[in-house]
Amino acid sequence: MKNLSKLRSQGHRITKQREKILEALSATPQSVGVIYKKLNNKVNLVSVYRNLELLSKIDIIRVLDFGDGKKRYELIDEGRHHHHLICNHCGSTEDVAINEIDFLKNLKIKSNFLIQKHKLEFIGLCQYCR
Amino acid sequence: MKNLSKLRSQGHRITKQREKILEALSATPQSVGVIYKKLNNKVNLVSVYRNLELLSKIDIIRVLDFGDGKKRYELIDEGRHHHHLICNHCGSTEDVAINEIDFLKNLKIKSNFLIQKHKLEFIGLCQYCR
DNA sequence: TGACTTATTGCAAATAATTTGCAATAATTA
DNA sequence: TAATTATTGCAAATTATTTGCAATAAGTCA
Repeated sequence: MKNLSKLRSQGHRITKQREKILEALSATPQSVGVIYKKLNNKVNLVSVYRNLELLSKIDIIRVLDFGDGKKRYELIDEGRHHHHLICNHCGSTEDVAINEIDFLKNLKIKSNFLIQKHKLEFIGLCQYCR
Repeated sequence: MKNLSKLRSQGHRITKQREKILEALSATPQSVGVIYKKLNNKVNLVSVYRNLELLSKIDIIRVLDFGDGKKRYELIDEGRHHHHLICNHCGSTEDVAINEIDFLKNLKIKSNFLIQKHKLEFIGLCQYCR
């Protein structure tokens, strides 16, 4: 419900399609294809694309890019920033919690670059595929 | 020349197209479009794609994905593993050297996941755009 | 060197993911 | 409830990338 009211408060309408899309989303990254399939023709593919774009723009979901040509989307779990362990074999993902502060401190970046966000993805084999 | 002999030693032919593509590449990540344009119609776009694929397969170049829908390629500078600072505004990239060992040690990963490679990208504003 | 074998090229066309134009529809507001 | 306009769904376009196939050229060997 939190997400619906966030939509509302930002001036967007609450439609059946948006409710369904939000139900289909989870804290695990999913491709548009997977999300669309879950919706079982209840929502048009174009609307899925448009709404994922909107939802990520207002920070209800996060966009991930594992480098295989399709984006993935996951619900933002407030305050719990994590990264992913992506299995090269079965494609499953697992979260890694990171101490953000230590992490960045460890980088010792001396550049004038302003970091707005960063992406950290590990590619390899999960416990079942190795 | 090092790269040409690597091609040769792995059983691949040295063609004019491959020489030109290698000349167009640099240690800075470039998209296929940029590389192709540099070649000034001397090499067909399809050949550019096929050769970038080959070159990355035999570890002469590295594939980067900044999440904007197109891959980027850069020459692998032996032994110098680095990550990128990608400007959200002008698209320029800057390298960050990282102490790999400390970095991974800092993560304290207790999972059974076998890390084969990882991606770390910072998105933000470079010193000129901020 | 010249003929031979086969990897490589370039063209045309196919795919796959994502985006856009537009008229019909439905969520909010008054 | 009617009016307004954001949102939807369809068709078609776009963008990045891939594939099939015949022509070409790189490397090999007599």
